[in-house]
Amino acid sequence: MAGRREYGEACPVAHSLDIVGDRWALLVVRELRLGPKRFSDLQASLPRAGPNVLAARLRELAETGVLVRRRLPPPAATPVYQLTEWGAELEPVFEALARWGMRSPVVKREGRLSADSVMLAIRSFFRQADPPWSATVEFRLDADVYRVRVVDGGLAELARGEVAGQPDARIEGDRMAVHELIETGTAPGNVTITGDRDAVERLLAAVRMP
Amino acid sequence: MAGRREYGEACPVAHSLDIVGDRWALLVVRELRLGPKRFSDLQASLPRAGPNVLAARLRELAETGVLVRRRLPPPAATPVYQLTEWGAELEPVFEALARWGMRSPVVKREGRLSADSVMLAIRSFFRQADPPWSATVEFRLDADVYRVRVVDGGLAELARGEVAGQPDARIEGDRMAVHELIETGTAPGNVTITGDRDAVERLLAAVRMP
DNA sequence: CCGCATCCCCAAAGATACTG
DNA sequence: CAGTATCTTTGGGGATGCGG
Repeated sequence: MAGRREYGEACPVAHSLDIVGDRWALLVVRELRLGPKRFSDLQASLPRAGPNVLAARLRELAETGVLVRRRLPPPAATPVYQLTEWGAELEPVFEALARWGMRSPVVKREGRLSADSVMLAIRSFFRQADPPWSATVEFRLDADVYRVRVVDGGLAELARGEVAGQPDARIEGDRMAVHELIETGTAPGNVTITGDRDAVERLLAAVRMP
Repeated sequence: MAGRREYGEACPVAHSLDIVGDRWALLVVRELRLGPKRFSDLQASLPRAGPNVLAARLRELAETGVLVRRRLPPPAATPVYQLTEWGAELEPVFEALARWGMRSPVVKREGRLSADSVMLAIRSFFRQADPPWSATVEFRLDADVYRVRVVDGGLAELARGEVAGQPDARIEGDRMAVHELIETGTAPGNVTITGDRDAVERLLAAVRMP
């Protein structure tokens, strides 16, 4: 990131790439889109990254103001990494990259997938529906729990953690199975859907991809 | 780009980065956004890239279908590199990266700038205006000539080459000076504006940046 | 000339082990 | 758990050369 390694252009695109163009940088940011994480969470999400590279990216991204390293209040004083407001504004970049990558002639479906990635597909490909509808759905991907809230046809919330109260429906399964459900719209055998199946149908219909 | 160098994820963002995430790759694509170029043109636009890296990126981007290497019809049988339709669909990615980079807390205005980059700022930051208006403006950045056509308040064309016929206005100067004009809205001494100055004013007003 | 291929060198990424 | 230390590997920067 430093000195000769920068592009040295005044172009805003080049400037962005100076900041998030390094290897693993954007994927680190992706893993923080749904909320702060600890170092080991990031390592688990990006197992091919290596702790030194991960630490380097986190330091650089903190220096450039994309994220901050915070300490949770005691007693759980473990450090977490969290996007700054500006870092969170990378959202349109992810949107654009996700849509472009999805249209790739060389469609790549192999490879692993973090739990966050599976859920983020919902954010990237959600389409406002009419007539409007509302629902709250909880996803349980093994140990990772997410809540999705649709209000008036729009995606109001997509975050880590359980639904406060009772969800309209709950979807459970392993990452890859839920991913297949979201991508194809039909549930493989190892996915369990409980509650309002209509809500789930509408949600899946809203996430149709190109 | 090959094998272990890929992220190995099924995430569409990671897949995009496998294709255009390598160093210089997106800047090469940027230099082709306004039309095909020869190898030496690209070298001149990206002087810090080095011919080997440039050749490698071009080969890889051709393999993945982002661009094609074509031969112009004789007698000018020089090979040019041109974005494919899918490659041209990276436009929203550039838009997002440009807007994000422009909001950077560490605003970077130093560094060089290709002629195409200067003009592309118009595309990235153009805002539909009401009331609608129309105009054709020609830019002459040293040897590089561009035409900009606004129709009904929308950016109808931004391309390399002269205006067919007579432009409403013409802007001449060196790259950096025209860049300053576009960024600040006021013309430095070494920029010459001829023709309909109102058209130029409206164009500059439509490119106000965040 | 223009379009690369080759060579050398260094800095960044990968892998693994280890420590506060 | 949260990183650092160390070593190896690899890709990129820079110069130069060569064929069409």
